[in-house]
Amino acid sequence: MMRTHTCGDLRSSDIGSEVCLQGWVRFSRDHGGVAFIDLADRYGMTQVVFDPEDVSADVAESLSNVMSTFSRESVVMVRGTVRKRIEGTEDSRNPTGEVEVLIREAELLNKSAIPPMEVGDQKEGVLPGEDVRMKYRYIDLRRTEMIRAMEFRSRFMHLARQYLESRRFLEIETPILGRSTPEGARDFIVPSRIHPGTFYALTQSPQLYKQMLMVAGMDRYYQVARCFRDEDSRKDRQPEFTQLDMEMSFVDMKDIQDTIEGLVAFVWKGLYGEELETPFMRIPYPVAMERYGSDKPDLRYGLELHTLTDVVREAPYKIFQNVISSGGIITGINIKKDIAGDRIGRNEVDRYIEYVKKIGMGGLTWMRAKDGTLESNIVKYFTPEIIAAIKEEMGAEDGDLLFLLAGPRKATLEGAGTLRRKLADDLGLVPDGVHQFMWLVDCPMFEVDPVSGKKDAFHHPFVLPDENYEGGACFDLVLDGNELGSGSLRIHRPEVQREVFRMLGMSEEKMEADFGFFLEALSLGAPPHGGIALGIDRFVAILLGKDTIRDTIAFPKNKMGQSLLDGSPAKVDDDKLEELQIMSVAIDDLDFEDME
RNA sequence: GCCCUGGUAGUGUAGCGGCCUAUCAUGAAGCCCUGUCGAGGCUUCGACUCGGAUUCGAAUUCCGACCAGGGCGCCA
Repeated sequence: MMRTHTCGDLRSSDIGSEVCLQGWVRFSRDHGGVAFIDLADRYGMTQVVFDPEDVSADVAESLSNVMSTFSRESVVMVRGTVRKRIEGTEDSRNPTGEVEVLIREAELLNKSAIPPMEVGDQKEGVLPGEDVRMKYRYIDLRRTEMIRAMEFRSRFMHLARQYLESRRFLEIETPILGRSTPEGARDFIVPSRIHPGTFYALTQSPQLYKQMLMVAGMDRYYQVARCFRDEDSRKDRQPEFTQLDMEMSFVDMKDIQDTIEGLVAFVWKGLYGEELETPFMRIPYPVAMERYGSDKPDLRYGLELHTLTDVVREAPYKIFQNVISSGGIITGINIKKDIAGDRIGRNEVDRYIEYVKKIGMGGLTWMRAKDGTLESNIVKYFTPEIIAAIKEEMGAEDGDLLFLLAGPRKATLEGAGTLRRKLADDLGLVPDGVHQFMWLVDCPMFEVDPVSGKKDAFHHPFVLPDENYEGGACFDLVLDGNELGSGSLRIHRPEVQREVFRMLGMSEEKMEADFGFFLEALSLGAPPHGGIALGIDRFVAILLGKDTIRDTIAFPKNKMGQSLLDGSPAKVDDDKLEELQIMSVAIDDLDFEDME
């Protein structure tokens, strides 16, 4: 027999009706006569009551017997009458709290063993460790917090689809089994049985497929695409993750950005019922680095960086002079008095000095603005003019604390950016529940690795370069200091694509072998096109205020790429390997006696 | 590959050289209880991740392994 209602449905208007509920026994309270069960499902919780005075003695006894088998988290069915709760016993915290179901019939559908973790949300104390939650994820997912996360994510995706469908985008699935390519992250490799010795790669992104869809004239494509990268996890990185992937033909960058702004605003309205302010702020990459020390700045708080290289250029302070003469920079952060600049004591400053050393900086120079001038052990190297210029540049007023970093340009800006985030965290400057979108624009085409000297694509090698092959037609969507995704116009002419490959150091042979099919596609009527991909796990996690994307994924992997739930990855039977003509040389698998 | 943090009953914790036959809560088992809602009361059960070392004595200190998390590298 099917249920007539969920456990979140019943209201005063249902009083008097006969209902059948099915769900999980969350809490039960037996008073030695009258007994209550909180019956729960993902919709809510309904109090069902067994009252021996309301049923005949026979029924009471058999009901009592059945109900004695209703252990915690067992799945049960109850049938009975909805009635108003006794005056004064309503539970205003629960939407179903006006009513209760008087049990007339009950059945144990499936007894639960003793649960390894508790499900009730109101329970005091912290959650079990994540390993327990992952191993028993199906129980963890019964918690309201996880149910809400799944609902939110589902709603988010539904709204996104709704918007894109209304804008004539086609949802098209692209292969997950693809070709391993030399660029980018490490591939997950899948052996081919039919062609022993050859391998598929799980696609890292639908990039090439979606571009070929544009060549095919599909014009507007999107996909909720699962992507796979065999790299180490972080709290915001999983080996498999989901992107909202899009591509459009005959567009410029603004068209793509407009589309995303429209999409995000539509989703926002649907989720929160509020208008989202568009367009988003646009900050050029060099400005973001200079001002925030990051290519994904969090704009929800100040603590902006101030470049002081020119201001202190003439000061006879050896550390600065060495840095400047070797092409480095000086940058500073002003911790204003009103955000605790004057409450950070000497010991705390020392801790920040230790901190910046830990993140690879040489050290931290600091000064206090006091009595109209600056105080510290290094101001003696500064003329009054230089002091005035520093104060001017940093907007320093009495009570402010100034932190200065010096060193090679990029590392120092990034270090200052890291320090900025640390300060914002420590000083509680990051507002709760406030979100700030931003476009990072004017990115370079290539980036040279300072260690290896190797040239790498800043985004990826399919970005349309400018005529000098220096800038790229690419941009990032940033939310609260997190990169949500990268978009770009793509190269649609094969000769340009070849040139970029060449600049990345790819041989003609490799180019033909790995990308020959793609270059050919570009030569057969590829329209100008571009697109973007948004990381859905991250997007949802940020909006829900979660620390980790694992809390927005039903069955995530742990830090070591394992599923604690099903034990993957796991060994496979030898005959399966044999069929694939694969032999493991993992230490554990080698039989050393045989090898002698 | 590297660095950091942590591993105590089913779960969450306290203890951090002898007061440990290890705290508290929750849970589980049993009993009592007719209006609770994280019900309540009483009784009982249940743990120091593993292996070495130091010590008269180790949950506690040290070393290693394993496990979990955070970070660096990596993630075009």
